Amino acid sequence: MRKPLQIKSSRNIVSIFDVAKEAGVSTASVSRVLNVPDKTKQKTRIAVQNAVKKLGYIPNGAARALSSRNSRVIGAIIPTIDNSIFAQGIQALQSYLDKKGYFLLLGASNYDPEQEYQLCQNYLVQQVAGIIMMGNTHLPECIQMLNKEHTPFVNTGTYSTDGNYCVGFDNFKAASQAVKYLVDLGHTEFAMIAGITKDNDRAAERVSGVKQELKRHGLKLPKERILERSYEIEEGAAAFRHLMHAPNKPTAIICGNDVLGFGAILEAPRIGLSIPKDVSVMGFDDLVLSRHLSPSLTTIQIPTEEMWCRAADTLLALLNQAEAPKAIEISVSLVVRESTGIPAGNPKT
Amino acid sequence: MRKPLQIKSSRNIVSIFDVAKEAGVSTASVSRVLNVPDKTKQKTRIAVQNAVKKLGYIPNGAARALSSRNSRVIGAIIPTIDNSIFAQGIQALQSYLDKKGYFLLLGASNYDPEQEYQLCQNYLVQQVAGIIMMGNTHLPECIQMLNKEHTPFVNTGTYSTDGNYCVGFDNFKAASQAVKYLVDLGHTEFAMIAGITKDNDRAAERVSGVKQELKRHGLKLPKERILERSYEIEEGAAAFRHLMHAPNKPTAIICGNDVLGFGAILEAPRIGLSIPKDVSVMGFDDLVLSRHLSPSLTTIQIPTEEMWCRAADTLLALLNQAEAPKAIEISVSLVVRESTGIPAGNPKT
DNA sequence: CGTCATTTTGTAAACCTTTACATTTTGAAA
DNA sequence: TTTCAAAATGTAAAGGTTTACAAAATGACG
Repeated sequence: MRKPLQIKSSRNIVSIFDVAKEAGVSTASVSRVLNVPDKTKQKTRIAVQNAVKKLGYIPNGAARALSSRNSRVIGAIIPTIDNSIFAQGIQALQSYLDKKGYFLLLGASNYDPEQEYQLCQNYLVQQVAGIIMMGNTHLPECIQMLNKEHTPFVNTGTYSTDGNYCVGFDNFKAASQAVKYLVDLGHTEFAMIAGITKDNDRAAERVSGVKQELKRHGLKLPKERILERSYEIEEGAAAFRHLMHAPNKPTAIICGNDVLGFGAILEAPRIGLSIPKDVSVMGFDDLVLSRHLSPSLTTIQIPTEEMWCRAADTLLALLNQAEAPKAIEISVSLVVRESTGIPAGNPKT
Repeated sequence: MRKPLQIKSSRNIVSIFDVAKEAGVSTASVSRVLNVPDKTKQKTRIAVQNAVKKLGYIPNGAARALSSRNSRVIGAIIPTIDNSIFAQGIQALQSYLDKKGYFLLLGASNYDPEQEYQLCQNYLVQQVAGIIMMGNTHLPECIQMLNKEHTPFVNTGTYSTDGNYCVGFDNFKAASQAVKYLVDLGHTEFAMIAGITKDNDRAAERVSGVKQELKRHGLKLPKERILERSYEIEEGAAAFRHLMHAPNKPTAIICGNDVLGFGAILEAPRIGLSIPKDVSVMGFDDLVLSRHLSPSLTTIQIPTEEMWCRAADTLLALLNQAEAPKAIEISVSLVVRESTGIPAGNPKT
């Protein structure tokens, strides 16, 4: 036996019974007015709506979730919230989910699959209806757990046809595209300020894409010209300095993302170099700042909002037992700006 | 009567009953092992833990929330996720809540109190344990609703002793501090690129603080020298251009936040001006980029992480019926960098 | 070994909805 | 008016926990 509510606290909660009594109908009718109004007569509907308003009734989502097995909550896991490209995505996602009547439970993995796994497990406890995650670097037991619980999930920011649902772009191809553009300009001496590739498929794919495309053109990316750095301006700046102080300098530097590119662009004048005259710099993401810096940053533009909304669509379709394509490719585009140009001393000049 | 679960879907959920049976104890004991392990004997504890692992039991948070009246979910409402200063805060908050065993439900109000109200109402349906909101511009009915439901909430980013719990800083004072610094440098011709003050107490306070402090020094901020702009680089740039093309130019421009300041700094060289030689520029927030730009941006530094974590502390204290100070003031500091200096032609030079 | 306070465990009600099924109402067609 | 299918409503059983209270086990002490 349990103490009655009134004794436990001063909360005097209005329940669906109170509304039913006030409106002179059954609780089932109240529920129907709230959830499937089309299946109720106008008279009932109005009586219930008035009672709801009069009593200030707020349904109990926990009871609702328990009974209906639908929490209307979506969990999202991104590496870190404090990275403009993810913040943009989450902004778009939240706004979209809100429109669809869903809620966003947000968490950061800090690029650690173990943390991601823990977060997933906790989300399952919280009965999330589905999960959206960045990338495709997940612990096998994480995927297994999700499947066991029949909780659908969608990978975003990545495109592959390996079995999990995903909405994203091909990082490999995008990186190749960047290289091709630079090679066509006449560059032969490349370097890369990459993201940390450990536990980050996107970063790794970008490196592979660059290497592969260079190879295709008979060019190489020597080990000492690939610097893996965390996505911070100072890291980009330091790496740029390092590369440009080496005995033979690259003429083109491809950055793992725009933030690293910002570091390079901001560092150049400090060490007496001019971009793109002395060296071309490419970014990846097309953050807002990219077009405002001087020189503005040539980069790969990603339709972030579209990507996250399509990911949400896929997830919502799965929740409604509807058809959803297993993999949706979002197309990215090269945005040429001022930070890249023809290499100095090139015959094409 | 209701169809049994097995028929409804293929989900074959492991419940606390299964764990109890497997471990040879009652459901009450399972619950205790999971929630208050100290109140159980080692033998029981181990038996239950083994059963949990063996069956892959995942508790049902909805049932838990319904029964215990504690969802362990905190709702946060910020104006927009896609603004570095808020993203930083949410990052800190989520990480902190995670450590404390809470979840973060995130939403954006887009600086609209009506949207904030809707979001709050939806959060109440979702049974959030408490809410953290930016600022103190809330619809009266929103506050009323929160109080009626006994759902505690904390304002952040703002400091006032008006009754609601808050953890933040005094925007008015901070803005005054900025002005004082510039006046001491010898500036007399001021302008402000402010944020939109409608429905934004922080932005409004910053404007008031600037005006007030100028007045104290016998200086004025004429209407045409206050430009209200949304927090975007291009808006800052356009406003800067406008101000510096006016017949009598200001020697110091105070920006409503760093983003507007970035606009000014990036625009200056494009219209042939040099900061701080031709004009001093101040920001507000101290975003990461501020120290990396050239010139680096003098600004008001806000301990974002601390602010959000203390806000969480306050909320968690309220949830645990513990004492919590009604208002906590977070101290901000002026960070002098390269974008401000002595005005040209000033005798102090 | 017996007593008794303290721990530990078990029983079963309560938490507040949704929803399957049964029942009633409605209204169109005959 | 009668008939009958369709629409609307009501009844009451889940849904999976927590927890108040009762009952049982433990162990310190005499």
